[in-house]
This record gives sequence, C-alpha cells and structure tokens, in this order.
Amino acid sequence: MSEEILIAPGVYYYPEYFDRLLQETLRDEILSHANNLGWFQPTLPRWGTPFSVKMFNFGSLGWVSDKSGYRYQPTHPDSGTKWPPIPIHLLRLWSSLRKRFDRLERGFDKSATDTQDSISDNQNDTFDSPEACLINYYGSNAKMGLHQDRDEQDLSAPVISVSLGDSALFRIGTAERKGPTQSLKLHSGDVLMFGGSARLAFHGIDRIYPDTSSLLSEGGRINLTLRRVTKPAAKIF
DNA sequence: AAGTCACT
DNA sequence: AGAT
Repeated sequence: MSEEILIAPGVYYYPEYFDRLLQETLRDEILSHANNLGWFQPTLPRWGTPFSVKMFNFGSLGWVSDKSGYRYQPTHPDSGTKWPPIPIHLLRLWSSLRKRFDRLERGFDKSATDTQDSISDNQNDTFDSPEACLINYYGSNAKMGLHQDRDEQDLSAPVISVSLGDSALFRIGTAERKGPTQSLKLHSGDVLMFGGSARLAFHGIDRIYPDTSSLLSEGGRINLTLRRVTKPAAKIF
C-alpha cells in the first residue's frame, strides 16, 4: 500500500497511489469512452445554470443533474445509452481501500488481518462493488463549490476519489456548511477517501493549476469518484 | 446552489 | 495565494 495520511477523522490521503503507467491506462480508457459517447454538461436544479465541469459516468448507475434535480440513472442523459463498465483498476482500488476503511473505522489493527488484505476479486466482493464512478473534467478555469455527496441511499460506504492530470486545490470541511475547512493540493495519481463521520463532509475544488501535468494532452484535470449508491444486499453464507 | 461573486 |  502507498503512504496513508490522515487528514481529518474519516479522511485519508494516498499520494501517488497510481504510477504513471496506470494513470495512462486509466486516461486512455476514460477518454475513449467519454469522447465516443460524449461528455454531458450538468446544470443546476431549478435554475438550469451550467456547471463549469463536464461529466461522464462508468458503472450501473451514473450521477446526473438537470432542472429536474440530482439523481442516479443507468443511462447517459443525452443519448440514453447505458454507461460503460467501471475499469478493472478502479474496481481493484475500491476493493482494496474499502476493506482498509472498514478496518480503520472498526479500530482493528492492520497487522491482525493483513494476510487477508488481498486485492484479488472473489464472489463475495460483488455485494459491495462500486455502482457509480462519476468522472468530472475540469478545464483550467473550472471549479466546484463546496457541497455534500448525499444523493446515495447507502452512506455507510466511503467515497473514493482519483486525480488525473493538472494539480488542483481541494478543500474539505465538516458535515456542517459553516464548519472549518482544510485545503489540500491534489496531484495526478493521488487518491483520497472519505467516509464514516466524514461521509457527508462538505468539499469542493477551488482552483486548477494549469500546465502542471503532461498526462492530458489538452490540459485540465479529470477526477474519478467511486461510490456505493443503493443499499447492499445482505451477505448470505 | 455541486453557481458565481465578494471580502479578508 | 490562500482561507472563508
């Protein structure tokens, strides 16, 4: 496992989790699908004001927003096409860090169960695989105001996010809008995970630092967020 | 208000 | 630039 840094209760930072080769693999898979089916531009409920970021999704359910509201749906809002499957490297990331999070939350010592800490898949993982992978593309002037991820029925699983491309200034606070915040500079390949007491923490992107990465030829930043949406089915032995 | 702008 |  790469370095693990506790930012706040329930907020974990893994700098340089993905090496350059894996970043390139993820980039290629994301861009081929998103450019093929098309990015969509989310708009604010009621007002219809467009976001500055472009979006796309992988997985059985994708997050979308328009005048009707925020919601998860299995199809692209423009074409009605089903979202492509979540890339294998992201499923592995989820499997690994989701287990890690449970142990950290339950207060277990890592060494006690380390031999079980495999990133390999097995049938028991299906019940807890990520259903949604939202992809946000930030141009050099794009921002994302402070908000909560609260459109999921199941808030017990953490949110896991991956940064690709240009660096960004990320800010995260508490579950209260007026709570104190901390800023963190995220770089290409970094992973951030927040859940438990931080699952409803307000967070956002204050700015993108242009030309700080060569990963994306057109510049900008791609952020991937893996989430559980529906209540997981009961595990039966 | 997952926006945009303002102020310290 | 960075924090709010």
